[in-house]
Amino acid sequence: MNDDFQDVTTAELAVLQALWRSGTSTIRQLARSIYDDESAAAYGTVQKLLDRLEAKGHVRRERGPTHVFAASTARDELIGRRLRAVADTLCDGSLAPLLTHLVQADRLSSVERDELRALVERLDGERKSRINGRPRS
Amino acid sequence: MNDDFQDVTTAELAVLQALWRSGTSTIRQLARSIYDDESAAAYGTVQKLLDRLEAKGHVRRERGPTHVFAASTARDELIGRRLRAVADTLCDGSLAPLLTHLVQADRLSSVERDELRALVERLDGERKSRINGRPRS
DNA sequence: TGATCCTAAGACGTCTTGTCTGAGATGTCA
DNA sequence: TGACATCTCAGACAAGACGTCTTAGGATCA
Repeated sequence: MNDDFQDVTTAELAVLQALWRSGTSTIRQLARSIYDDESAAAYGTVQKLLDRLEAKGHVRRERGPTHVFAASTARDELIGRRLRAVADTLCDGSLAPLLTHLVQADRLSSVERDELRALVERLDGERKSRINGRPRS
Repeated sequence: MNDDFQDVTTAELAVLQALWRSGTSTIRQLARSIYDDESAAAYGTVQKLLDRLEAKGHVRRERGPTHVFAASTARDELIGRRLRAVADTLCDGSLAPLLTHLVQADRLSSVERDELRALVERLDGERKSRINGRPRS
């Protein structure tokens, strides 16, 4: 498992968020979108951040007259990595404690709790139909 | 809400873990337990880490001829803080996406999923009885 | 042939983190 | 009382991470 995951810093995350929104961007577009500033300074900053993001494997670069960038790590992937990091450092790698913590009273709004219940029921349904109706291939 | 939460670094966490295990410890005991070393160096290191932990509010110090320390932040509290940090930086502060991520297929064992369902049902029961049986004061 | 835009690369200042050291206070005990 | 051990307190320090900015050089185009 290629698990040399390198986390993303605050400034890098800002770039990544912009890419998640836009899908694809040039440095100049990112500089404008993030810093509202196209100066050489802002430009250079964004460029360096993109370099580091690429080195860490979070960004793909399409070379050309002017490079075009896209995120190669989805927000969901990042969430997962961070959750696992919490589990690893604080729960011996098990995810269950995170869940029980999240589900505990008054940490969730009633809306969130409803969503959760729906989610669990849906999962449960899937599992049942997988077991009864369609033996896994 | 006194929400100037300061997170804990790796070395600080080692100290905190030791305190969670022991309940209460002196610097010397911690130096032995963490570094297996009671040299002045190890001693000083542990002391500095405790100072910082105290400044961040994670540790309580009982003064005396020799100070005795205890964790004032529980493991669960720390888990919660970190989860919220993930939610804040990646989910606009909402915890629900973390849940859906955790609950998603093949991240949980079936045992964990059963536990989760039980947990949700229990919560649901509590909520109902709170609403119907005992109007909140 | 300039002007303009791009990339590449590196040089910082600052902050964090982990570690170590020295100075001084306090207690113990022959 | 005086020597000795053991604390605490406070700061110094190196290494690294982070964010920012600058410079150099190459391509493109009117």
